[in-house]
Amino acid sequence: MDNFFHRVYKIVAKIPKGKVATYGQIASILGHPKGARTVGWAMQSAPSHLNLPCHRVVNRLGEMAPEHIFGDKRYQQALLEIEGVTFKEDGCIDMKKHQWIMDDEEFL
DNA sequence: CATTTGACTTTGA
DNA sequence: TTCAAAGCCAAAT
Repeated sequence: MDNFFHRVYKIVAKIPKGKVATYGQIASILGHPKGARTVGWAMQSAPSHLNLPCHRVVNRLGEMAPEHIFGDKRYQQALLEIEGVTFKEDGCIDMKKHQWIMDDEEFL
């Protein structure tokens, strides 16, 4: 059974405020180092009732999801800014400072 | 069952 | 960091 999706939701729900995680990072944690795309697919299929902070999940470049996900990139960017995430002039997140580093305790 | 598509990553230049 | 090409995974057609 595809616990993978459930895992993804679990991880995403654990992303601390003001931090962001990459698809590949989450996939790697779950044991699918090459399943970055699958994580994205999980997000696409992510039910709303889980209240997943998908705005904290970005690609490795710090770029946010396309417009057709939230409606506008600025929306996701605004949410992250509110949480304390800083953006560069390019509109990308400063991954070096805000990339979420998982603690051993988080690995449940 | 084969092909295409997609919220991606990695490697090399 | 950016450009181009290949790779990998799951769902849709």
